[in-house]
Amino acid sequence: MDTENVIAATPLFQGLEKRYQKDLARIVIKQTYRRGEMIFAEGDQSKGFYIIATGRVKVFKISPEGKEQILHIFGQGEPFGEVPVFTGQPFPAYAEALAETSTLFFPRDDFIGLVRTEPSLALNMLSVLSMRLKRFTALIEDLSLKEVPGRLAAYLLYLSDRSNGANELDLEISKGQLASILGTIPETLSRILTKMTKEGLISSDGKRHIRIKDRMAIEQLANGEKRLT
Amino acid sequence: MDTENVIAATPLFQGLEKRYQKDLARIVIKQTYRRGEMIFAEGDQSKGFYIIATGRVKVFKISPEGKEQILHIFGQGEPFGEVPVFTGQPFPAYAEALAETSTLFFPRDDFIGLVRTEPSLALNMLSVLSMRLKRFTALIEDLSLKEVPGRLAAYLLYLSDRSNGANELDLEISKGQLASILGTIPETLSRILTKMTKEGLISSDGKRHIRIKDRMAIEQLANGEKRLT
DNA sequence: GGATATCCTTGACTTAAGTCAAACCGGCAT
DNA sequence: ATGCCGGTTTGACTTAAGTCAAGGATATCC
Repeated sequence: MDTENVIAATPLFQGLEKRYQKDLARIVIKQTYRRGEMIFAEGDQSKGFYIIATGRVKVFKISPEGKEQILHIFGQGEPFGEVPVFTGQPFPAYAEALAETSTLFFPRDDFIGLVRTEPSLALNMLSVLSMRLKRFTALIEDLSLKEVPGRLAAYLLYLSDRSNGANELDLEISKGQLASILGTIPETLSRILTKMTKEGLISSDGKRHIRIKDRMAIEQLANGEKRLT
Repeated sequence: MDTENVIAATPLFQGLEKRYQKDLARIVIKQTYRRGEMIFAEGDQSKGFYIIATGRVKVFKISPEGKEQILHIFGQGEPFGEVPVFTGQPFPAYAEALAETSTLFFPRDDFIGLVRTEPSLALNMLSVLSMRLKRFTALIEDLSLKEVPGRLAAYLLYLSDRSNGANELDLEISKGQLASILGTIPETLSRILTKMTKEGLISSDGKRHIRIKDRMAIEQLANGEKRLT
């Protein structure tokens, strides 16, 4: 997919006139990363932000002991690394490609120039950041107020919503990555999946496939109205 | 303080021409809340956002069992409740006045109209949201990757930084509120403060006053390089 | 200024989740 | 096939932090 098509298909740039999309295309720099490659590190100085053309990227924090907390996994058409563009400060987290990934890089100064002349672009970006704040709010709530089974239940429901309420879910990531999203470790996640299976809430065939069998119970778990025994 | 002076003193509106500040003053609605009064609830439909003229407001999540996680405590000149302005969705958290508080309320549609005509306002708001994302990132890191003593240590250093590195700290909030900021409960916080005092890291005279005695050790604690015994 | 309510601390106990270590499993390459 | 190698599961154990309950300290109000 060429640059202009990627831009045209990106939610951040919806509602912009064709000529602004052309201006955007003019400032981007294409980049590619291999699976496992670091895109930026916490503390790095930022020169701009990224949009994913193809591939997947995880943005995460890591503790001195090596425990990792994933903040977000980004896919096609999603922007990431925007925070330093507007704060002028270094990146507050790490970003790493989860697969072969190609990105469009938008240099800070050029992009801010466009924001100044195109209010819709500013409002779209405000919307993106606001959605992200909302997600972070939910993550904070999960980490602070829910136990791991509740977080997992909420995550399964989130996946289900993304596929229009389907009961057949594709994890798309390894269990280890999922544990890191939920703020726990693989062993704990594994035990909880086993429990949920034994209690008939889910069943799991393939490695990365889960079927919701008792949605009601999973909702109660996610809302803290029920616990695993 | 009258509306125009509050606006002129608000970081969000810095760098705006006088006439835009006047436009802003024209759209605001003044409101006052008593200590303990709810300003908005999670799930409420939003009609705009707020700036604090005087007083203090906590924004928080609460679990079914009543445990509370404070996301942010806002003071004079700070905006809050902006997320739904740009997402169009309901408030993702609760807001309550911690003291007698007066606010300026900016209706959504009027404000967005001004954002469309004044790019500096858009960029200032992008900066505010980005700073908040950064803070949330740090909170997520604390909750997921640090133990409570480390979170407390990080908070003490944060307070110290705010007063130019002073070792004499004023908590400004109750221990219960502090516990809620740190994602724990008053009992646990109390025990940890006792331990830190016994190990000579801090001393505590008045209720809401703490003196840093061993900054080095507190920094190590915050970075996970050291633990309380 | 004494009574009442709220906040804070302490103790004994429980528990969710982490650590460490070992076994298991399914692909992939040799 | 055979053997290696992530990723995953399971078991035994440890531990940080929560719960429950009581007592102490402060602040606040009439």
